[in-house]
Amino acid sequence: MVIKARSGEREDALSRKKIVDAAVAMLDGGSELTFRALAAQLRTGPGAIYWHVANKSELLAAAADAVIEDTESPAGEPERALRTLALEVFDAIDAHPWAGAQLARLPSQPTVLRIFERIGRQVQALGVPETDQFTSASAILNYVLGVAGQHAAQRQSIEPGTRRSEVLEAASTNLDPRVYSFTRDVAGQLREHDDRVQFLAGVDLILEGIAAKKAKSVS
Amino acid sequence: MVIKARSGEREDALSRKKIVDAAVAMLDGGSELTFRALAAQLRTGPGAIYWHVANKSELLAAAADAVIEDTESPAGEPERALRTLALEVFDAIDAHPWAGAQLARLPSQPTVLRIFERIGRQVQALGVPETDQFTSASAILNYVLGVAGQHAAQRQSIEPGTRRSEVLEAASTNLDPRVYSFTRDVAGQLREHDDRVQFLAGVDLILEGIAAKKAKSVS
DNA sequence: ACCTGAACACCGTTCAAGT
DNA sequence: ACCTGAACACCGTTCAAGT
Repeated sequence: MVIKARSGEREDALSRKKIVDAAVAMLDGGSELTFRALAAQLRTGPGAIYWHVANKSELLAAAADAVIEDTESPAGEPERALRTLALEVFDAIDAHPWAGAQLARLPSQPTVLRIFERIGRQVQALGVPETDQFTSASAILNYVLGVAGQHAAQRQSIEPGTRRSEVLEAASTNLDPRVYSFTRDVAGQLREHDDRVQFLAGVDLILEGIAAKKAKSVS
Repeated sequence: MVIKARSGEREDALSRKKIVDAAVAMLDGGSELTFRALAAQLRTGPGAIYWHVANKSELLAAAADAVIEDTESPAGEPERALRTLALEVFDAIDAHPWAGAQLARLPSQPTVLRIFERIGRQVQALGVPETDQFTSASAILNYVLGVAGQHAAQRQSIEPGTRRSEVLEAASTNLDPRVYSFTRDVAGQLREHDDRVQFLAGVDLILEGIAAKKAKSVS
């Protein structure tokens, strides 16, 4: 008598996880996510996917969720923890640009709430007065997601290999110097800058603002 | 002999401007932008639009450009000017949520460069040391675009009339209090908050950070 | 319960043909 | 030079029919 494998163990059985994983692989591979292509890779018809996933929007959200993992927030100094947190998000989006676009678009996603929560706890640990906690955490989150969106768009629109600074510099060279004097001025500085370092400097700026406001409210 | 009107004066003549205007009207009306629907409204075939516009992406960019106007940056105190600038962008996106999504997605758009330039000039006027100018202007821009994207997504996904705070509060009530302690804590504060005020408070936070950093580098 | 795949109602874009 | 609209190559989603 043959013992039937439980469906969870059958290698060819479809599952939500298997679908999401395949979607992530497809998006990471640079292809557009399509139910037909996804179905073909999973060796089914497109209709089969709908048994496990409500629609494309939900699948995209689940894929982004899968890729921005809860890495344990490091203990210790809250300012250091916030920087680490921000860099983790930056690196995850750098590795999966499509997820960045997704986060910037669907702010009520569980992923975003999770990031917000982790930021907020460190803001509390920082000793920010209660009235300013929401504003402070929001500012950091918005900055992170803003950069995420930008970075994602840049990564997706530029041939891989070229650096963002090169593009910005090239673009700024063609600008009317009278109208875009500032942009042209700083474009030169871009050459030695690194997106990641730049991103972190912005986080530090916001942290400095939080510290300054805290100092004021205490006195 | 009949004098032929120049094509620019013919009422029914198609033009890039007329197409972009119709696209803006459609998007503001809450409909999805479609070449077929757009053509129908302009009483042509979809192919006609391609004579004036390269593709949908360009049309979307042009529509966003048309809606985020260069209102003259106010002279005077640079900190005040930056706040006004930020609020102008916020209000424009509040009025045209689809444009917010567009800006967050296509950072190399002329519109974004223009905003960046205007921010940068005020940062210079603020007396920020040269090395920090790019970082400071980027932080503000990223914050503004980040909020823009969030706000746009929220406005598009929520039934008009309901306030964002209500949604966030309702969502947070269903969260596991152990996992989302911070979010639940601040969700209560949301009731009396206003997105616009909240947005401005974040801008002030960054401005405070810039001021603090400047003070440090001087001493 | 889960899968299949044809069918429906759309898309953006192209292009021969017209004026 | 500019417009027309049929046609091409796709989409997401549904659903009767199968197992």
